[in-house]
Amino acid sequence: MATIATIGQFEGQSVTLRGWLYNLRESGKLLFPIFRDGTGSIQGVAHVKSVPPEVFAALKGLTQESSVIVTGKVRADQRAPGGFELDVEGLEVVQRVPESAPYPITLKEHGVDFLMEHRHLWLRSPRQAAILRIRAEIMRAAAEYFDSNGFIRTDPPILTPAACEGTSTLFPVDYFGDPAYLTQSGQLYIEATALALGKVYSFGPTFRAEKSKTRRHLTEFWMIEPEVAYCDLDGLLELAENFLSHIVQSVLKNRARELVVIGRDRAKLEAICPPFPRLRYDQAAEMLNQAHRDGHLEQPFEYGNDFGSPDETWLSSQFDRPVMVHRYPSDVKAFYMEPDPADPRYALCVDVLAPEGYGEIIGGSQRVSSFELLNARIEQHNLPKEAFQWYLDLRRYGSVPHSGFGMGIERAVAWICGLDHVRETIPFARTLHRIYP
RNA sequence: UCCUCAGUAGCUCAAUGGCAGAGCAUUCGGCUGUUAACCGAAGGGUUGUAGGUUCGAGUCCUACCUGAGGAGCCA
Repeated sequence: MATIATIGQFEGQSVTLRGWLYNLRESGKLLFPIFRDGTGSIQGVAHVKSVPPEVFAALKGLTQESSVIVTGKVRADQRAPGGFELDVEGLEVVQRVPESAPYPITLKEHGVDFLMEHRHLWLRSPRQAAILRIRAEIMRAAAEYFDSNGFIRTDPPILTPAACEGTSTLFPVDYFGDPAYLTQSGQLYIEATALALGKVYSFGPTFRAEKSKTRRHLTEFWMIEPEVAYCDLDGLLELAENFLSHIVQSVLKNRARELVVIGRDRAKLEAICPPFPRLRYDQAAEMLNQAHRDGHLEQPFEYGNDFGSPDETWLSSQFDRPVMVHRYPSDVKAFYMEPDPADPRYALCVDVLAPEGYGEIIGGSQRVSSFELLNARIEQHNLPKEAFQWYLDLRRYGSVPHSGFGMGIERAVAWICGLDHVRETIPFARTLHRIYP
């Protein structure tokens, strides 16, 4: 069965394509229908004298996005964007879109709100389809990297009992009369599976009820999280840079056509290979201070704080590959992060900031392995002790140094595709103000 | 939660406080190489909602609704 993506193999032959009418240009007795089949699009040519009358009649005036089965001869043509055209021989209209209710998304420009309201149809546009193909490749390559490096996929539960890090960012659900929540991270659970299986990863949806309203936030997003027993922070940094490089190189290799469709600069992606620059928090802070003095940043950076969004954007635009910022002050980071033995005021943690201003796509750390310290941290943070007994068990029975990180798929897709908003990186984005369609 | 901006034809947008407009889409007509095709014509409006100011409000004021951009927080 011929597809448009592989049409070149059928030059000179008659093929049948099953798809949709993307657009139709008419010039008197000559028709130029553009067909799409999910793999790409191709222009057909039909002259009144060269096709059967009933085929010409069916094609003339045919409406955008009508579903069709078309047969025609494949012909190389330099004028065609894809290199080939289809001389139409036969046409079966599967469903004709009525003129009274034409396809709402025209080839002209539309606003964001309108497009998101019609997301179920917007997905058909060449650009959106290409992005989803790249997303699929990123997810495939990410899983492939772990699968081929001795990791076992162990997915944590999506329904979780009373909260880990405060309930304000969690979506509550009714669990047979008891309160439960949609997971905001599988990390604690895969620490357990890592101590059972050594090297593990999880891959699934994650939910945050944060009222964030920016180009990098979704309330429902996909996260891939590796967790490795007997791995320290240095080992984690190495894992992160090899992992990201594998994904980017896979996209370059397997989604070259799609990168052209969305107009992504390949050179920017070809630069993504180890080693990635490493920056201590203190060094990054000094860079931000200098940037402020030079007038690149409006707000001065306050040492000891976490980086703000503009800080991250500026930092990540200073490098041609992801920059790994490590050893933040413990005070601004999560309770489960191991203090640096060289200076316990700092945590053995890392944020990976994607280049070109994309900012954080990975957050990770070495985990606290001492029972006493973890227990004390849980008390300090006023966390419900009972809920963490199983987590403390991991430190009671054969505790080891272990590390892991989480990567937000949508942020990675936005960066690799060069998009300005994560809402285009997932088929149906869930944002603060949108849950339709 | 806070700050800023926007809401007018199916879509994208115009309209100094003074007759509601254009392009695209739709319909009709024309065109044998078009690339968001083009040319001619027609139909298409409770200007987000509710009040107010005014001789007169799409335009000014108040409240609300909806959405967008950003901050905080995060992947």
